[in-house]
Amino acid sequence: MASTAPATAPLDAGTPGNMADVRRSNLALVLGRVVQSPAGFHLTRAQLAAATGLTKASVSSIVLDLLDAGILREVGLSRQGERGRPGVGLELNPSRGVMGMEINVDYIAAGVTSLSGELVVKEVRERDNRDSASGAVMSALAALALGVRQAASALGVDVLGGGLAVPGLVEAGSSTVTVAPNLGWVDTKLDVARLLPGVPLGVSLFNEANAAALAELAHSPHGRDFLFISGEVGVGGGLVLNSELFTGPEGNAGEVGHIVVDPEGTPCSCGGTGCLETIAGQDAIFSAAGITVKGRTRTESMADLLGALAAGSPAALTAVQRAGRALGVAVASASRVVNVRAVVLGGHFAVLDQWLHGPLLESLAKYAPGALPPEHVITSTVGDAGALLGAAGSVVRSLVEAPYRLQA
Amino acid sequence: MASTAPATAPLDAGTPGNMADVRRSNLALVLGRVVQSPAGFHLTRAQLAAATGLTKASVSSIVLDLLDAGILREVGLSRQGERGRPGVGLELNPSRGVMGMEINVDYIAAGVTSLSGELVVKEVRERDNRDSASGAVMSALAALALGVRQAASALGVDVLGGGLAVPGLVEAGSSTVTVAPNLGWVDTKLDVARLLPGVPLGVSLFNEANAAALAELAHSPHGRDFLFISGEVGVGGGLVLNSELFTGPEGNAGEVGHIVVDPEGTPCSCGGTGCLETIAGQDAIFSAAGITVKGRTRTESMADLLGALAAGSPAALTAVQRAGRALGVAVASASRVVNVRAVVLGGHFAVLDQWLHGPLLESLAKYAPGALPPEHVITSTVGDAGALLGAAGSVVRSLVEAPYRLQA
DNA sequence: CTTATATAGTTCAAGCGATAAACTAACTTG
DNA sequence: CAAGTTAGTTTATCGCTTGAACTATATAAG
Repeated sequence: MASTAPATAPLDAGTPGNMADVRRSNLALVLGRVVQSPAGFHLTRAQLAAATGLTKASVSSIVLDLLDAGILREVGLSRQGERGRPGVGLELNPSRGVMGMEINVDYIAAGVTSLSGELVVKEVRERDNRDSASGAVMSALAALALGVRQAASALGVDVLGGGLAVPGLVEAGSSTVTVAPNLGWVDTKLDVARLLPGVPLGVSLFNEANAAALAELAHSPHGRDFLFISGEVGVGGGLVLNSELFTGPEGNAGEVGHIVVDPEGTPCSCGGTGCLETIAGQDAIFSAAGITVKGRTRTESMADLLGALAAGSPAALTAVQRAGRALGVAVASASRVVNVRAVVLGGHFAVLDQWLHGPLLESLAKYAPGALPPEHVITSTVGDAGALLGAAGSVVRSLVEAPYRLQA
Repeated sequence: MASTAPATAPLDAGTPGNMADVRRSNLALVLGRVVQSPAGFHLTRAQLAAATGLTKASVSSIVLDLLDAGILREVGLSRQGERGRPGVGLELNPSRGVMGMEINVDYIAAGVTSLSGELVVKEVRERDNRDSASGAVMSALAALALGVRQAASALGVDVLGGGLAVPGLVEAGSSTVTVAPNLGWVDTKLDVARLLPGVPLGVSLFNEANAAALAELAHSPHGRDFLFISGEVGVGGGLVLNSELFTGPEGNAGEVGHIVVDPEGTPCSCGGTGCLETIAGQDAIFSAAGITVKGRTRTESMADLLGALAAGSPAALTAVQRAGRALGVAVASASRVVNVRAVVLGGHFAVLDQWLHGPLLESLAKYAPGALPPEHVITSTVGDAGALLGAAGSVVRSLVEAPYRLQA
């Protein structure tokens, strides 16, 4: 598994630049190449110099810093059997890792990946978090994270930092959840730091769909610009522009679940009317398909729906096709606003793809012909673990952008 | 009149950084402050050092470069009457200017502003460009631009570069018009360089609404993030994020005219269905209001519409209110995708504001309550000249971001 | 009128990072 | 084993920011 795509750190606009910024930028450039390189393939200093455009002298100096910081490791010789002195292979230090954590409606999870993105340990604990106080959930997660961290440590992997994904709106760059409807949280400040006491890179907070979008980016066959749409109880979204997660000035860009797809439609939990979620969210589909939700888990209800679809139930087929058409309208509108080049479907949209896909493309062709090629509408390549992996990968991204943070 | 807001140039991600980049960044930082400062107020080196965080020594060196390049000029002493040695005021060299040009359906225009954004000369020539070959239009514009350039020169203003605004989609960073429906152009490559032969900063091409959005930014009471929506024959848009025009990977982001506002609606010229433009474009409003278009200029038709509205014509009122509600739906959807914090209405939307405003806000409250405060929906502060001024201002922006280009 | 004080701007040595060229190291080929 | 080839380090140089010292020019106080 590859890791998150890197983005070298630019000089901060609005603040003076000095030579330390140049160093940071070039450090990020070199480290980014290493992170990008395929697993098992070890770049040498000379190859890094050629790839980045830096001189060999600069790369040597930069690599020295990264070795000192324990981020990189030398690994044997490469290029054996060819002429000339063989280079020394470099790889991300496998004894350093990052943790991804997730709070969802009916479970909490924590997992550690290496810096190159390979999953080392993962644990999921079922837990009904609906209307649970955030403090109680965080305590349970802290306990889970401690266990996973110790398990990773036993395997020789030291955790440098973590990311937490929650199903709700997150204020940009803060640790406050503005609103998480399915958890019943409003303006909830989370003490994320206590999940991983003492880690040098800290813990950051993400919206679930945004984190999953980052995970898609890491495995990206879809390039640097795409819209990830995740079907859960609600409909979430993550917008990736130029290989960066775009969250907007207030942190809630990419919320495609509340694009208006039917002005004559029904009220939405957000207070709006005719939002995508009122047609394509899980509750909406189950209800339109005549699937029982009460007293059953979501997994069971989804199994019922798949059974009904396989059996050719007209109600189920109609419900899913309607969701597909609504998705088409939403994608049409979104693609006008930000010129998205690809759409990645996750959550139940991936599961239902064989029934959704046709109506979605038809609807997209009707409302925004030529906006994006049909083959650029694809399903998730990461799957369920997306939010967890994306949250973990975000720590690697921040490490690449500011490698110096480890050396302090 | 203030000029475009500056944005300091970051190091290019993906390329090695060196000390020249630091210089460029700091040059942009200093020059940006000068551009931002209110007209008539002259910053000194010491004030620039305090404002930017650079040392006095660095600022002195940077200012020297900018003086040598002829971008800045020293102007008398400031801070008289206070203790201590008075500073030397600095201002943008008033003998340097930039040209804005515009090709529209029924006219061409060219104007020169100083680097600080004051209009020095402007000329508009009526000309029916509908289905006119691009070469012929460009020849006419080149002649007009030559005259305006000479007039500016006679007033002591030397033109450094130019921007051209056209009513059509522009491929990002190129000089190709992908499609301009009202001009009848498709995939048209424009030889923009010949409009201003020999200028050091060249000539760049913009979509009309995008250029107008840049002009709004310069006069911005709306902050760093807003969506500009321009009502013309079509409905154009310009998206400003973090004080930068956001055009998307292919250059056609912000095209709010083709957001789906009525899935049951009528076909659009773009091939889609129920786009905003089919309800809020000029033709749609005139037609719904029963206003004659054939054989009349757009100005005359608009006067008729305003007359009908003043007279209380139900058809006219209904048509405009419907357009307002459609705008509300489009803004609701757009604000979910990119989290816009303000909306600026231009073109006929500004003219019709007193009838549009209420329905727009009602509709926005219905479809996206709380997405943005009502007082953040405002009308253009620049007016008709927006595209021209924005195109000119874009040259100042590029000068700020890469001041070295003049010194070569 | 002289001296103290305050502020603006320049000069100079130091530090740091990238660069290019020379150099050392380690391997393959003939 | 010598020649050729590629990897990586060393060294001198350049450019830019910084901080401190210094010069320049004003007002305020005695």
